[in-house]
Amino acid sequence: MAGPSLCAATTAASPDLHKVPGFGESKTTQCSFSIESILGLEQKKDGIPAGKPHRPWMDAFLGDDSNPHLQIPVVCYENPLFHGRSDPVQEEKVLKCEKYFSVTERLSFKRELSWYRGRRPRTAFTRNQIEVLENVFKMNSYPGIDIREELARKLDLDEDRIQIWFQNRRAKLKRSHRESQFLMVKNTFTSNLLE
Amino acid sequence: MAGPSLCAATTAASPDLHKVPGFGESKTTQCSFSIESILGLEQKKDGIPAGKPHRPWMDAFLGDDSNPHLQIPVVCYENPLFHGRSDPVQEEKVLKCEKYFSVTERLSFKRELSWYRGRRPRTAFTRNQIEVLENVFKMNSYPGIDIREELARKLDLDEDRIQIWFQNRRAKLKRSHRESQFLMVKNTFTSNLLE
DNA sequence: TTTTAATCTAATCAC
DNA sequence: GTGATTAGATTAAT
Repeated sequence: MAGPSLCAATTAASPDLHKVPGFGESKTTQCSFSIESILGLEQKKDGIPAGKPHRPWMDAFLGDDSNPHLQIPVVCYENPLFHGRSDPVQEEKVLKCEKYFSVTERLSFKRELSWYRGRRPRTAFTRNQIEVLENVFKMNSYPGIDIREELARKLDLDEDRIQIWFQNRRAKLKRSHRESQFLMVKNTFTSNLLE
Repeated sequence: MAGPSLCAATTAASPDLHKVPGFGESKTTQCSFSIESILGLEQKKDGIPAGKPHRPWMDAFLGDDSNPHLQIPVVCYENPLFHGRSDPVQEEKVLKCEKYFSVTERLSFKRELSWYRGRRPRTAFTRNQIEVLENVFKMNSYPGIDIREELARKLDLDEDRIQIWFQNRRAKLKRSHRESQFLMVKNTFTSNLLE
């Protein structure tokens, strides 16, 4: 069969969503995604216990505004006022999805959220990688794309990991500066008291 | 010769910095970087005219505080108060580097800055890639690492391009919501005036 | 000129 | 403690 292909597995969790509208409809490239994959429902290959599917998308249904990571709107319609080109059929299906889960289910999902949030596994840099990164940081704490790419190549890391490392390293430096300034002020204050 | 290796090219721009202290000194991995590479002085292979070397790191010497991208401190020492482990020899070399350039040179570099700022070349997504990303976004605007990796694989993009795309897409959605809300308020206001 | 990819900070999460 | 993610502001390529 030529033309659009679509993997749609029927599960108890998504009986109404057998299709992702508009998916794989391009003329140039064949692209298929399962609903489970898009919503993060796919079972992990290993390391994840049965009965604990990956459901970070459930964030949308929890209604906890105190935590920025819990007020995530999974489904964001194009606003008809400004972007009035959204398909009503798509919206209807999505709304059905949104309403499908009971309050009890939402609460149980909320408990599961802390269990896994769909993050990239934490990268464990080697001592050598850290050493090189620190030395480069001393010379240039804002490396451009070419330096980052070179580092990535030589340290066998993704360029994005390098980028994030420098962002966090700059934050750390700024924090230590703030802390030392605070200590300086505090020490001056204490010294003045003892005079 | 076994042990630490270091590429240090002698150029007119860096006569005092023939070594990056601490570089390539790891026991486990051989890693060498040239000063030019670290500071972004290396000539691009192609596509960049002669006399226009890639110098995003010159940002540090320009002293324009109005632009956050022009107040970049290339050299950030460890604060001795809290992180008093920095090598004074290293610091001295780095200071020499920082002072090496004349005001005239700084000004000419400032002109070159607008020409190139060391960014990743702008990714031009294909229509098909955008279509798929938009459709996934409708279902889940916060895809976890596995969905992003799957998208990256199927769309032949880096995972971090996907990540950035979703970040920008969420910002766009939020912006459009703000704009439509503003329009709504404005229309209500106008209607009330006409009553 | 407009749109949006890329970069940054700051705060926070989570291992 | 630090790698990862987010919002938000801004820059800059198209």
